[in-house]
Amino acid sequence: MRTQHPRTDAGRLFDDLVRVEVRLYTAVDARLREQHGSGLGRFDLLRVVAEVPGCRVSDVVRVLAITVGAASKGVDRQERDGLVRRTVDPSDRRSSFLSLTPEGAALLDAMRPTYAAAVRDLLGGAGLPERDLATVATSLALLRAHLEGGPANVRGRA
Amino acid sequence: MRTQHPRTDAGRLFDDLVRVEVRLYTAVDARLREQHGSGLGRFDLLRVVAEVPGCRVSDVVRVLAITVGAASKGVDRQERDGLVRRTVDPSDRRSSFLSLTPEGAALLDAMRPTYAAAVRDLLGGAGLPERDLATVATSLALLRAHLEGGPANVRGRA
DNA sequence: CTTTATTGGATTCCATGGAACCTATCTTCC
DNA sequence: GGAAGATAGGTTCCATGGAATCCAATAAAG
Repeated sequence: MRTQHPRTDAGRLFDDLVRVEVRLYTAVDARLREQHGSGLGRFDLLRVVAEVPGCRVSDVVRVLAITVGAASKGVDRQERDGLVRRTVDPSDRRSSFLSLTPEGAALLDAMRPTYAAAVRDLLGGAGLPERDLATVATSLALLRAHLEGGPANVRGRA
Repeated sequence: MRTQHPRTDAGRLFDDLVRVEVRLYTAVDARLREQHGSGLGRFDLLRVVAEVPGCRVSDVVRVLAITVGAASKGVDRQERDGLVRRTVDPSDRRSSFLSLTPEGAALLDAMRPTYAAAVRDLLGGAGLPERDLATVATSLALLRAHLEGGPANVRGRA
């Protein structure tokens, strides 16, 4: 009944995952800042707001895997900078709908190709076979779905 | 001359990578805190000090992919808590050798199996085929090596 | 309908990492 | 040998996310 696989060193895989993520995140973030004056944090938040219909803070929490406090404060910052708008949800006055302002939408649209190119360049530079890259992609998607369905994983990094 | 592969959506892959990393990091960190009162940040730092011969701050920077300021402060905290010791490097008085105290070594040893089990449980729970997991592992290792060799990737998350 | 329990998210205090800056020390150049 | 340049890492200011707390609003129970 072994669903675990002693052959792949899970600890090593995880450590590599963390380091790769940090380095990629850093590099992509830097590219976005250079070209748009705004980094990945903002990009991710604007994207969630743009892509989730009827977006609320709890959606930001779920999609970005951060705490509600961080999400609320992140939205605060975008609102303060005129990129996001909060409008009260009439069916539940505890929450608001988040939407992009025209400025927010324009910035997001400008950032998208930069983001895509940065990620592509960084991943492409390693020379991974396409077949392996596809496996990594599907595996990560599966992992993400699995972890999002988990019970108590909605905490952030300490 | 296309070394890039338009078939795998690199942006999507990267987004999944970030979310998976955050959720895994959070869960492993929580497990370590529950059982040892110390989280992943400390574990990672103690591990680097234990495993890099003649470890200095710059080694922490390289291995963990953080800035020198963060590394220095991280070492400060472990030193303050009696887990790490700094001794001046006589051949270069600008730096010190980092070593674990007995308490630091004991804590690290206690945390290792918890870490391994936590990661294994989390990754195993997703039901990825072993073959895919192995591909992910080798790909991440390759990516990590490639990114560590890069020029300006030693920044942290903004 | 009223009371109790739960939920959504805002706020506060805190921890940690980044950028910029700084200083002691080492290396290179002339 | 001394001056200029480079390096190792410590410090300060700042940004951001987490945990805990809080409160308004909603849902559930009786």
